[in-house]
Amino acid sequence: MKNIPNISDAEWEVMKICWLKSVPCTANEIVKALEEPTDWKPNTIKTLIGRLVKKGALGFKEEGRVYIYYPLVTEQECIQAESKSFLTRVFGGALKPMLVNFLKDEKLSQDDIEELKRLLEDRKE
Amino acid sequence: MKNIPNISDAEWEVMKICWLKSVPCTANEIVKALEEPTDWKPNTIKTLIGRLVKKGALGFKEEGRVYIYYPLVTEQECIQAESKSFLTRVFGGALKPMLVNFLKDEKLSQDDIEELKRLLEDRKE
DNA sequence: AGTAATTGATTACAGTTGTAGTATACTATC
DNA sequence: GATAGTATACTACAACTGTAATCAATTACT
Repeated sequence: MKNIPNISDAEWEVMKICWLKSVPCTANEIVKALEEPTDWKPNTIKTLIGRLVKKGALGFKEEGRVYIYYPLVTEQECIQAESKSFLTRVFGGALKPMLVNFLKDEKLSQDDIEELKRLLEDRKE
Repeated sequence: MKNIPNISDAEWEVMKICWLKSVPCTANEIVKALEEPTDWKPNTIKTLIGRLVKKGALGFKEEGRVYIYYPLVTEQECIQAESKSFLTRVFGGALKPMLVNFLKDEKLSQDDIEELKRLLEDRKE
């Protein structure tokens, strides 16, 4: 199985943009997408992109005088990897206590609860 | 609300020991408890303890010529803080998608599923 | 052609983390 | 009292992070 590089908080934001866009995108498009919500300077975002490339999370090809970036790892893979590391660190790897903890969260609506219940229902037998 | 310091992976292991023991413990007790499962050198563990003290996660009092350490933050608080940061980073703060992701995990036993369902049941209305 | 703007590359710099070694101070033993 | 063992404190150092500034190469405009 491919091994997923560690992706830091800030880098994760960049990845999210790349995953969102179905099409590979230029550094500038990424910068544009992140400048508003994050207040990061363009250089900061370029640095993050560079680090992601070095880590093997993003690939790129030259298109004329610009680079076009695209993810080399899928969002699912990264979510799985992050989830596992979180689970291990905080809950010693035990899935159920973690779920119990989150299912108690007040922010779940009745609808959410219904849906989650259905999901569990489907898993039975 | 008290603000919970950031606790790194390695530090978390130290905290877990302190939370486990109901009684404040000496550096040596912590070292003993961690040496076997982690292969960390005593000095490494001392460093982690020192950092946790500086961060305000552990307190200590001198007892004769030794220090007795005890947690200044509860496991629950830290779990909440970590969970929130994980949720924000990986799932953009959306609780339900996160739960959906984990509820799909194959490692859940039928019993677990039953229990989780009951938990949700109790949350209804 | 010279100058300005753009794009990617390199460098910066402090704080955190993992992983210890060394120094210092105190205690207990010979 | 000198010496050896302990406990804590200080120092080390590289990798990773957050956050950029500067440099260099290429393109575009005047």
